[in-house]
Amino acid sequence: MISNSKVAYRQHDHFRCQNAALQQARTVCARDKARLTPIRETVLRLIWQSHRPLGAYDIIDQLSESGGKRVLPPTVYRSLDFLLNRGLVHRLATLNAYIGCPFPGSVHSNVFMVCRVCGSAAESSVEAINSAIFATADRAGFAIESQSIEVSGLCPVCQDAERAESSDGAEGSGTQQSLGSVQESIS
Amino acid sequence: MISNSKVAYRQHDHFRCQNAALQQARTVCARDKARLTPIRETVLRLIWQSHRPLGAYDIIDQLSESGGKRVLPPTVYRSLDFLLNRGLVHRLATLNAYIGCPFPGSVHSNVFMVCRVCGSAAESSVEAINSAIFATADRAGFAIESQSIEVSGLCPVCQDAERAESSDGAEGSGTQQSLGSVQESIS
DNA sequence: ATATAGTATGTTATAACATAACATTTAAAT
DNA sequence: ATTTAAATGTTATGTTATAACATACTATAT
Repeated sequence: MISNSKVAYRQHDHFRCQNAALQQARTVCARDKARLTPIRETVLRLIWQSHRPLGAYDIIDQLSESGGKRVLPPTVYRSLDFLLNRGLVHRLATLNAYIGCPFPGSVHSNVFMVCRVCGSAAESSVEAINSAIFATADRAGFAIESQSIEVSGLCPVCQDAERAESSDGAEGSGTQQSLGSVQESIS
Repeated sequence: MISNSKVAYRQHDHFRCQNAALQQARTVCARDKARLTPIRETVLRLIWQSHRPLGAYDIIDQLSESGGKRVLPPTVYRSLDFLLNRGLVHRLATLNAYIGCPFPGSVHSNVFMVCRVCGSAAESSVEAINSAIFATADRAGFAIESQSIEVSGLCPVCQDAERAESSDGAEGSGTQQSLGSVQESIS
């Protein structure tokens, strides 16, 4: 089992996460003789800077601000394709959003736990899920090439907030916010 | 384990599937005191008639042809919401497409096996996957409300076709086609 | 150093998917 | 029959993603 949920739901040193991810990306690209160009690196950094999955048009906006001139969709989608192909980011199909992969080497089924309230997305790579899915596919004669496993619900932080609200007489402020999109992996 | 893969990849009496699904929908709606209006029923039937997941705009086009006058997006999206809320259809996030649910009563994790070549989508509802995913969420303290489990790859029919092609000297014709989106459930 | 081939980026346009907001019609409940 | 709620119609627009072609950059071989 590999998971970032321990870190995902707690305050942590996010600069360390970002730097570790960038370093890992450089290693992967060097190994593949692929070029981590300035645009690609900036896109990856923006994704890692965010505490939750980032939409392509959010990336376009941020990249446009940082660079001075307007960046257009194909530029960002190309960078995303590059990063996706190397396993450096994931696309969350249920959100149409992108998130950094904390353990790009992993080959297991990656489960994303997406909080309906705060938008955080924690990732776990779990062998038991992996084998259950492959067994299911085998029985059907289906050959798996890629997977998308996303669950939606409430993260621990937002569960606490919800409990606090319902014991209060007060209405929900809607301001609770947990962290998502973390940069460290835990075995 | 419930699955439609036995039927999904074989020629079968699709009219029986469609009729069974419509009958089941009527039962569910009667139970919920919900109205299966003509539009909603037609949308459900169109989805079931298709051998693969259907996009919302495909439904709009087909509904427009069948009814004579042009149907607009909100009409179809409303019907889809209605059917989704009652578990009569699923949305496949990785395809932005909709498919009939062959076993709307099931509460397990539903895995969709989407063929990259022919577009078929077989569904399995598997307890082992369900428990592995809930155990993972528990460890993270995450409360699951809904799930999206989709794997992409090659269905048995397209695997056979691919093998046949590579043993031929011939180029692939690209004409193989399996069935998808089936209407019977198997325990 | 220079040609060239391949890769990356810029640019224009549009395709594909989805919803907000408000008007009208239809069905159900009294 | 009147009221109420649900469903549908209509206009407009928001959001996500890609096709197609032009230009610029990088590395390699000469």
